[in-house]
Amino acid sequence: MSTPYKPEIVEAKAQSYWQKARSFEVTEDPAREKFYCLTMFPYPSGKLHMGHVRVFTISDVIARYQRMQGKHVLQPMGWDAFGMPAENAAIKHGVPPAQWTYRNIEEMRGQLDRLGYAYDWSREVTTCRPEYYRWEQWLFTKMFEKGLVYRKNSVVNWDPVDQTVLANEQVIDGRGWRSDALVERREIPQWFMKTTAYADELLDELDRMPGWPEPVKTMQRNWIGRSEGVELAFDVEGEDEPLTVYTTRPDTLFGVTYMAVAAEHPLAAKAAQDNPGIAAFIEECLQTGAAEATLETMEKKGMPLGISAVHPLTGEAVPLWVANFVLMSYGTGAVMAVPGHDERDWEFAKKHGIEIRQVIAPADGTEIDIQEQVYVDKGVLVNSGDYDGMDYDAAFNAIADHFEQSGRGRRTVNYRLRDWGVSRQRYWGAPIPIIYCDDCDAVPVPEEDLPVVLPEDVQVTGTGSPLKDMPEFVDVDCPRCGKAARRETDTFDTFVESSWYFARYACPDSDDAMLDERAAYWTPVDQYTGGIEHAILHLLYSRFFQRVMRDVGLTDVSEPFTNLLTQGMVLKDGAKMSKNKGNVVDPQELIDKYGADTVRLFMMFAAPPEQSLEWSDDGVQGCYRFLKRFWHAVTEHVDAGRAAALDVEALTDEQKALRRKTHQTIGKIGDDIGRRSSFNTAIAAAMELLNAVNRADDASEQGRAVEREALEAVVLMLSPMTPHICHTLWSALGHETSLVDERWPTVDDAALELDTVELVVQVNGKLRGRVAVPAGAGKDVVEQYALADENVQRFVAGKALRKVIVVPGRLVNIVV
RNA sequence: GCCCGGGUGGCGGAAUUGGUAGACGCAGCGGACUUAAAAUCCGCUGUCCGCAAGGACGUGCCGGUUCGAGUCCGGCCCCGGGCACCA
Repeated sequence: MSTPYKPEIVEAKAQSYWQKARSFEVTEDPAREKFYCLTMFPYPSGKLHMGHVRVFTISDVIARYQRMQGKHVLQPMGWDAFGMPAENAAIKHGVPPAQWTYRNIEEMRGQLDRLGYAYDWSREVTTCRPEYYRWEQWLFTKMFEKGLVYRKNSVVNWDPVDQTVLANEQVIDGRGWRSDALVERREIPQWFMKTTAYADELLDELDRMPGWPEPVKTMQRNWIGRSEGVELAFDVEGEDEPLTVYTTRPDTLFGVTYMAVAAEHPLAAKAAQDNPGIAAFIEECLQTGAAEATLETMEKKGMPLGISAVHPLTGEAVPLWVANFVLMSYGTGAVMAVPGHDERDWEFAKKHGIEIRQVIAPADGTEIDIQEQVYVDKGVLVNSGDYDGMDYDAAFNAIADHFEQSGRGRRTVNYRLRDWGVSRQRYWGAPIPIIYCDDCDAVPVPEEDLPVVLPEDVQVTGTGSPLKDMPEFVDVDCPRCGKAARRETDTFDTFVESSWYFARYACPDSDDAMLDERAAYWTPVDQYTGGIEHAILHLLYSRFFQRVMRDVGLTDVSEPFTNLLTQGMVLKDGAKMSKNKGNVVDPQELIDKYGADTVRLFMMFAAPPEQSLEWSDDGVQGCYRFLKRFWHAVTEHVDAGRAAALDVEALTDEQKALRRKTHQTIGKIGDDIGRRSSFNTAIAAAMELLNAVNRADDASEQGRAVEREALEAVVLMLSPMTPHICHTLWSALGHETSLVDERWPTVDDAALELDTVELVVQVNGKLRGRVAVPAGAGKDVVEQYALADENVQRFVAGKALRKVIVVPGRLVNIVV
């Protein structure tokens, strides 16, 4: 009887081996091909949750697989340590955010080690440490010098009761989460990074990134939202300055029957001065959160301003409105409205009784009734004076030319992408390195004074930043003129830290520079893995930061992540597992009960990585059972004594079949992990092979030799998923060397050869039989075999053969 | 509202380039072992008809292309993610 499978012993032994041997610590080795395998680093929220286990396991499987391919693999880990939860915990429990954060990091690091991840801990990065954030402060001052940052007023959610700025997440149904007060939009001065300066490059490069999933690239393209349009000037009665609008549809210009400006637009403010109704409406518009989803889903409302613009081509008076759906932050904060050919304008016009005019007709001549149904497609111009009959392109160019010649407009490119507002009115973040001086304005902190260290011993109350009440932090001398000045108390958006940490892992201890020559060896990241929820913001900001680092001369790399895997959420009861929703399953309990290998195996087996994984406690047990079967299969094989050397010439048909299965499986699992990232099917294939071994039950000399080959292959191929049990079984199989240094098994093509293949026979596309035909048989031979099948004859007999389709190696379809 | 995904047995999922729908696992049922239970092992398991051989139906809904559609096209429905201050 073989020894029972005891995961806690097996796992402790393997982990202590890796630790003693420093198996995963790597230094630069130009002679070897590097592979930088990275996971989006976690926020240290307290304990690991299932989403963490999923993403870290995916990455660990890839890292271990690539190592077995002979690559020099770096897999680091660190902490995205700034953020709101630490402040919330501080408010709730009175613990300073720093203390809470460091304690969580200790806890979670222990959990990660218990899961057996192959991390190089010597490179650990923690973003709330001054030695880390000093470098983003430094880069910010470089960006300041290059004109890549600027300060302007920008909208925030303001809680009028708590007198504090709220995150979008803290706005629930338009009210502050703690105060329940109606949230207001308020403008305050904030720092911005010019992401739009890189818009074209960020967009164009997506076409040359084959290693990224198509949906993510599409989302980024749409987010950047490059559009080519025209800016047109409309004179406004009683105004010296014309009103400029941006449109991508100048071909619909003759259909303009009103115009609308945003609530924050100067023309709206002016009209409000002597019209209390408009003033009240604008007030109402501002009494809502700043999130785009809120603005887009709310009821479309507007009010006439009582003034008109002049249509630049017809001279007609076009009434001006203020509307809550016009965004001040996109284009010029004003739109020309064409109800006939824009969905939203159409609904608005219907509601307010504004004229709807058809100026575009379908190119195929179909009659439409614009009063009944909006028509948004491109077509042929009608009711448009000299432009009648032109198609979209011709009209676009003719109208754009006309306006450019008269100086009343110009072709322009617009982006949906906005510059990145990085100011946060919060304590637990990296201080923005700026000093405000009455004489010198905003002055960046000089390099020799960096880092601006965030005081960690503070009392957090939830109403504004405690930094404002700390004279020792705020009161400083102006670095330029020496006069008394004030330090900026806003901190960086935490996305700033996560936009460059991947490069810092290459040289986490570098004291003289943000990045040193080691980054040239390790970057870019070869494989980046993380949640699909980061498909836009984090990944786009990182691509932006990488380019900024390039343009200040720190690196030659433009794209930070060569290959990207976006794993789906871990859901419970149909919703994302998160602390907020209180539906978190604690992985620790499962690790205690079944061991890390079972948990890792289940996470990889339960769903393909890119899809969401609906958690259920069932199934973990099944993975545990499989590992027990696996353990017994190998230990019983070993207990039966040393197997004879394999002699491929001496194999029976059954032995050949098992050996074929072994080598088919080696091919499949390598392809599944290496090319397809399809870990669930890789595991299924390993299970199938093990089932075949158990079924074979062949105690003959060559039977045991074939069995040993299969078992060794399974041990090697499962080791990325379940490294601990495989570590032990590998040495049980008599190997002196450690599994972690082994190579991936190779396929013996000779083992794959087949004498006959089974084909499926269809009649008119319906399955009617199966036939075995000699491998490599021609179409005629295959056809004969197919027609000879008894059941096939029942459906073919007496009917005329119209066509026979042969798909080699797969099927025959007889059409009668 | 806009952008991106997803929908296949009782459940998680497989089907990689348009070619056998349901691999692998869970749950269930039957059996072996056991005083018993657990564990383990063996068999069955999409629905319907049939003693069987076999047949009909079947991948969210409606329609189309094709010798052949889970896969491609058009139109819907539902669920998930993102929407710039959650990370």
